[in-house]
Amino acid sequence: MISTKGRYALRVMLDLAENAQNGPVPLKDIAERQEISKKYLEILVRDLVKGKMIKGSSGKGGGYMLCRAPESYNVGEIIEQMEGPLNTVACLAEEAAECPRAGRCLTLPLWREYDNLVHDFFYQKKLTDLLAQTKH
Amino acid sequence: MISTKGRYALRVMLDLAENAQNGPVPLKDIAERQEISKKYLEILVRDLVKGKMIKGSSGKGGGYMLCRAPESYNVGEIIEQMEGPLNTVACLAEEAAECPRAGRCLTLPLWREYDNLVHDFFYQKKLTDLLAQTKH
DNA sequence: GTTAAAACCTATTGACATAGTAGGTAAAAG
DNA sequence: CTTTTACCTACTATGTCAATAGGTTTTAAC
Repeated sequence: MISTKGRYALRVMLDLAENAQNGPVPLKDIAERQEISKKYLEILVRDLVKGKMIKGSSGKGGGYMLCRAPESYNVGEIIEQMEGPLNTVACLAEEAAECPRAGRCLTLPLWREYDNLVHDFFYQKKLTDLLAQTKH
Repeated sequence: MISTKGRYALRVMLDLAENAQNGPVPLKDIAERQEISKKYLEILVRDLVKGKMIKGSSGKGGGYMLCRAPESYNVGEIIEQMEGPLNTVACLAEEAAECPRAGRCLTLPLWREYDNLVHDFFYQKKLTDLLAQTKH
């Protein structure tokens, strides 16, 4: 299940993409537009900064900006930045030890197929694909 | 993320399908073959019985059996029986109140598309699709 | 009818994640 | 030098996950 961290962060990224023309976007404005507590957004935004997806500038006239062109972001990398690797099943996690039953497990191929499906879905979606819905 | 409940339950169902020829299958045997604690399996199996996916018979010579033909089960209904509705995103949950931002939310269509993708994937997979892998 | 094998039932627990809140400090522009 | 903004540390309530523990009931076989 995609958590609020990932969902809200995606909305922040979209908000930044939409409001970039006037320079840095203050978090206060994002919080108001998105109707999300500014305090909570601070946490999410910190993770995005750490992951070099956005950058912040302090002081009056400060705020946040995207680091790259909007069309270069995909949804998968944003979600993974917030929630960690997009693992759908514990067996397939990077940290997981190789399961001793892997060779004879009837369900493993299913999980692999599912994992690929989800991964591809989110990595093929660009940030701008979501933006495009408004301007038809 | 698919939890052990769903994953183990699916293995139980496959085990039952594979070992049905000798009458009811005791949980003890399933626990040994699948290398899962019998005590934990009891919980999972109870949910499967409640959902009328399998039935149990007590006493000597007892055990569990599938309620229907193996090919009539799909993976989605098994997982949902164990983990509740296959919701990928809180916004779309049945219990969730209609979001006041639904009309102008740029991310909602994405979540809907994702939710459909996951749902269709699991509901199209039959139990026998997983079994087929062995007997080639 | 007694025994043994099986299902069935209730309760509890430790660990972790989620979704926040609270209360500050540092930087920078005017 | 004041205001606006980002940035930082800590805490907390709630819930879920993945089990474990310790029983009772049913039923076939002897």
